[in-house]
Amino acid sequence: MRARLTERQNQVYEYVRTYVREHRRTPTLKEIGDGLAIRSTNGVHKLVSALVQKGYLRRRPNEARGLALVDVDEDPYAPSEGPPILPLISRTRSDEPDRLRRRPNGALYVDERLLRKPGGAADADDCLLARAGDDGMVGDGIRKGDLLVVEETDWKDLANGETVAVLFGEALVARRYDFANGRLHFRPADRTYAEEVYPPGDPACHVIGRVLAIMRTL
Amino acid sequence: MRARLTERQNQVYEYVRTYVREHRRTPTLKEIGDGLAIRSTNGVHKLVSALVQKGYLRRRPNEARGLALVDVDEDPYAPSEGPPILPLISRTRSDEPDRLRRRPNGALYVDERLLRKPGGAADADDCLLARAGDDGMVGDGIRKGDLLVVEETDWKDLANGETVAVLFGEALVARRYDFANGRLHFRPADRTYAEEVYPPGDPACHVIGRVLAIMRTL
DNA sequence: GCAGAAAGTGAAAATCGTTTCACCCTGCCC
DNA sequence: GGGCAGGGTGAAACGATTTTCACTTTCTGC
Repeated sequence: MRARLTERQNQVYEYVRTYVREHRRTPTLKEIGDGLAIRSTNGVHKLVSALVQKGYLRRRPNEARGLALVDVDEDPYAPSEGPPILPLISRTRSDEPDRLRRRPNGALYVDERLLRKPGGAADADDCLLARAGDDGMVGDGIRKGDLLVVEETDWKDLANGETVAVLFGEALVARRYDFANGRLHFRPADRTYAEEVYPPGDPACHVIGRVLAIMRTL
Repeated sequence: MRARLTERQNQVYEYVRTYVREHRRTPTLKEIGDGLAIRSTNGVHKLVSALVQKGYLRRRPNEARGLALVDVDEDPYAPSEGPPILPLISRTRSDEPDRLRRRPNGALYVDERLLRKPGGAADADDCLLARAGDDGMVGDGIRKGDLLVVEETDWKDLANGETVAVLFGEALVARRYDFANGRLHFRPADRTYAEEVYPPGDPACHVIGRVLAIMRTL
């Protein structure tokens, strides 16, 4: 149960909900202020902060119209049902992995039955698609250009021997993961590619997560 | 009828539509640029202007994230159609191919973007899923157990060199197809498997169709 | 070859929108 | 009477986004 709202906070919340229904986007702070006769955007900002704190709204920092209703039911664009839509990412750099999800290059429906990991089902919200950037895993039947279904994971949660998607600088590739002697080892399945070894935290290497499945169009 | 779009304009339009579906808001010019590898926001701005001109997008001048899809806004509650569900078949015999679709062993959502054939998009109603029954195509990155996305096709509609799904008796496998000297040739990509040759109409061999894509869980 | 359309670069200018800073007011509780 | 939470004012700093300017490239039809 979420925390109770004060009267003013509730007015803000209702205003946002109504605005979203009518405009199909969230209002700016100024618009909220205009609607509720608050002259200072800062006044609105504080009220909104309370709403965020109490879990009614979400905020994308520093973004224009960066508010979002937490209850997706209110979201006019929310898809009725069906399989998850995973973002397809590309053109990434290991020194800004945060941008992975923010600059998707497309999106595909992926059946949930493909989102299986050793322990069970993976959360679709943690998954994304990426293209294998080289032929280093042809020996395992993964070829350059294949779509990798990746569950975003910290490298600490990986088990030895799992197939992972990893960023080496700008190259996003699949490799077999092993942790040994305090270092991360990434082994290709093909002899023509070299094994890569990095200490944890090396900015030149960013583990995106475990590969759950692959898809390829012929 | 709205004016035709150039290829690039269409890419922008599709990018915006996809972005909206996934993010529930419209992208910024910069995000479009990132997605389509356009470095200058002005390049995007011009493309978007063309889309606005032709009536595909609307623009709220000088507003952050001020783009809007005309279609969505005109008909906000239009039902969004989901991806097709393809039947997964198994336990088949070449002498009763009609039963292929009758005894599905399950079904998966498959994104339409995976249903592409050389000429264009395949009709989802003609497609099905089947598991590769052997390792005869490992050389092409198809392994036993992989899910094959197959477009049901008569063998006469196949071109030489296409990868096909074919039933040899009870075994459903992928092979490369060639028609030569009045006979159907099915070549494996792996030397340990033998090439199979049949005359048209042989009951021991039934071509299911062309393989459009593969999917594999690790 | 030249004109025009489509697409793009790079950078600057103009706006829009969010965040922060300093300070004020009211009601309430101890 | 002090302290604190909720609500506000105004202004300034910042960052995100759009818009405009000047110039380039590629392709296509006349």
